[in-house]
Amino acid sequence: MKKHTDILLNNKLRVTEPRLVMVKVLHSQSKPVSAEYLIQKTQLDKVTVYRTLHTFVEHGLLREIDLRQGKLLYELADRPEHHHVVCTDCGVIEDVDACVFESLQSKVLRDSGFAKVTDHAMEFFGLCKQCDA
Amino acid sequence: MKKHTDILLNNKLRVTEPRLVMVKVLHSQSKPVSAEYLIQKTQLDKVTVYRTLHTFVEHGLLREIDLRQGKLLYELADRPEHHHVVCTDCGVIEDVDACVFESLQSKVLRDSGFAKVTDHAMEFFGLCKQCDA
DNA sequence: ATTTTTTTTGCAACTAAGTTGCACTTATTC
DNA sequence: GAATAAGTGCAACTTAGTTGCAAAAAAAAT
Ligand SMILES: [Zn+2]
Ligand SMILES: [Zn+2]
Ligand SMILES: [Zn+2]
Ligand SMILES: [Zn+2]
Repeated sequence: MKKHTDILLNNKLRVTEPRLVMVKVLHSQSKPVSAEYLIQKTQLDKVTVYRTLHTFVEHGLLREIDLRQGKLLYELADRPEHHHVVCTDCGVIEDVDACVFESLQSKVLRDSGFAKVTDHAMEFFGLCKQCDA
Repeated sequence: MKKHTDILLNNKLRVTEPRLVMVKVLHSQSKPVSAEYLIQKTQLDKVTVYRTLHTFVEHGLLREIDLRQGKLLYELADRPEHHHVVCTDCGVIEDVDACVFESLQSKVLRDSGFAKVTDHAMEFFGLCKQCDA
């Protein structure tokens, strides 16, 4: 399929068989996936999968997501940024198209169809004055 | 010191030497600390530290914090809930007394004295309709 | 089209954070 | 001061991810 080749070329990445396989699997997902899942699904070596994920993130092709599951998840960056709501019981993940600066809880529930929000993470990352100099 | 003993008793926990040592070290901290730090500081076995941390979290004595550093941090739960701002360069952590439902970025900067906020995490955890039944 | 250069791949071995099994010790209860 | 229940520590394990290095594959040069 030409499409997957083009995605790599557009991102100034070499076209290799493992990368095409990765792009293909990533494109078939509607939810963020783990490295472990990709290793199993692509049958590639885990080192290749981890390195390819990093490369894709660096090139802005993928977003890396930490949902406190002890491992990182990845989703294609071709959709607008959003948050996630995670069921602490079954682990199901839903997207929430909410900007950080609006008030949110009812919107989270509306968007996700969840029954209740029992917890959230909101942490900020930046530069202290020392490091910004 | 009677104080540390009482903290354990108030939380319906058995009073043991390792727990007293842990409480003492935790009380001397003004910032969240890692299990690794506590192991080194208390000279207790790492299994004891990890298990004691879990016990303390379960009893509401400690809060567990994930600041995307590949390990969890812990702080005493006797202060009001708040968020954190983390320098992505040097790792310094500041508390931010902000409620989720206000608008925030300038407040984050004011509270923390950081130069800029370049990223944040906002993820929600709860129960989907399936699991709430 | 063949050679050269550069990048990517995959195996094996390693690391860091945290967990599990089990015998031993220490606290609380009687 | 037993008996009972809970906590501790060692060793061995697990899970997610990384590093070194030689072989393979892409792109560039000839
Ligand atoms: Zn659920
Ligand atoms: Zn998403
Ligand atoms: Zn800094
Ligand atoms: Zn704090």
